[in-house]
Amino acid sequence: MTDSDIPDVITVMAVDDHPLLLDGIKAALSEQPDMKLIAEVMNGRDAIEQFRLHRPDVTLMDLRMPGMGGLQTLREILTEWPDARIVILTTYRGDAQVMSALKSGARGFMLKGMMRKELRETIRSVYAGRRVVPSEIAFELAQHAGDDVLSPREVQVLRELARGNANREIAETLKVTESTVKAHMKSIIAKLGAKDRTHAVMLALKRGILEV
Amino acid sequence: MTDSDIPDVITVMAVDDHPLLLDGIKAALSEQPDMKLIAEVMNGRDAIEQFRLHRPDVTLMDLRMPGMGGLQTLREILTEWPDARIVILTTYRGDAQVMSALKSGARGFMLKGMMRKELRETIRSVYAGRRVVPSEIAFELAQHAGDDVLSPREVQVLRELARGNANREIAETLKVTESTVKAHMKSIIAKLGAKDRTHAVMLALKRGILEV
DNA sequence: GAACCGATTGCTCAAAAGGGTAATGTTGAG
DNA sequence: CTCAACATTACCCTTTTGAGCAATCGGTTC
Repeated sequence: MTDSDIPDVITVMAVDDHPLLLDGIKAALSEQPDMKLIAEVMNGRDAIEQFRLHRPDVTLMDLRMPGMGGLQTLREILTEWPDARIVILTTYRGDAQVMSALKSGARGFMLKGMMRKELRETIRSVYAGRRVVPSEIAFELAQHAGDDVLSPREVQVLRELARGNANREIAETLKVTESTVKAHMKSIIAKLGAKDRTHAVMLALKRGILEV
Repeated sequence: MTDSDIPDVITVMAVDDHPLLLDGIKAALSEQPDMKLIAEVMNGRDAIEQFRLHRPDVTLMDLRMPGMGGLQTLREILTEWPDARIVILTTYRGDAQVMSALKSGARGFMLKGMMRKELRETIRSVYAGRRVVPSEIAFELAQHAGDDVLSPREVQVLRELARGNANREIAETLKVTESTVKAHMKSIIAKLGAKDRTHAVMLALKRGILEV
């Protein structure tokens, strides 16, 4: 608080497999004297390596990337550097991923549809220690706040279901009886509020529990 | 052909609802003396308006946008200006959209994961009158080249199916008997090579016939 | 220890799905 | 005009789903 009228320069790393988007981020930050994009990488492996080298103040990270996904990368970085301030960059489809990222320690979210100004504000807020969740995402999260969460086993059944397997086939794969699968299926349909198994798969996709 | 050693300047319009991506495109083109980004818009409506005003040599267009989708926009522009050179900009999921865009007259495709260099090469190629389809997309197209195409009615049934409706409910909605729906369903499952209705929905999603 | 949840299995029974086959009318392409 | 594809309907018959009910077992929490 003594001689710090001089603003800090916020160092930023961006992780996204779309080069053009990285360029857009670079352009948005280059206009800002108090921000500096010190690393741009396109996958999780490099993200961890660059984090180790540069310790960026704020990291912008895409959730879906080839190889190690964004969630996994986020967790690994936070395990090693619990204070890392990571903002999830997403086009947004569903809340399961978002919820997981929040629980894993993400400090905020950025929709790719956002403007430069909002991007910069998000970075400043997160740097200042705040959490930032855009209202669109907050709204969706609230939408399913009270919902029952699918158990890992249920997600497993759901995954097999989406691959076109009948109850009996799922039972074989998971080495349980068909009765068990049917019990899980009933639970899945109830928890998701679906009308039948097909609907359950659609709802799971919408909520980001499954991927196409 | 007389005094035209001076290279043409290729005028480009970009249509995408992600401002950061537009910035990235702008950055990629600004380095090029022979290209000029003369319009950046974020929806189909504006795209048509700006096309009318500027007649860009090449138009880069995202397929999925709020409001009027990219396909619809592409068709409207090509109806009015059949010589428009439009390149589809996509993150890529499935081939149905891509195939439709090609049939509708798109001159090429650009994956959002592409590099600046490839973007510029694509623009130059398309400007020169060539069609450009990245090998990743060409491969996928070939994958389903011989497949039967779903009839409009079948797609309608599929859509209802994905909304969680049973055969009887679909029949009511479409004002036909359940027998008819079952017949369509059999055809859908056969054409997609699915194991059952749930699998059919998943495959339709993968191929871009349906959206989540 | 009680209460609870998740995973497991069993049973019954009605409803829905799906495979086979066949027939009719319409329409657009050759 | 003919042929093929589409849309429509029907009937039969087997398999699969899904709802309801009940029970056991192993953790975790309070």
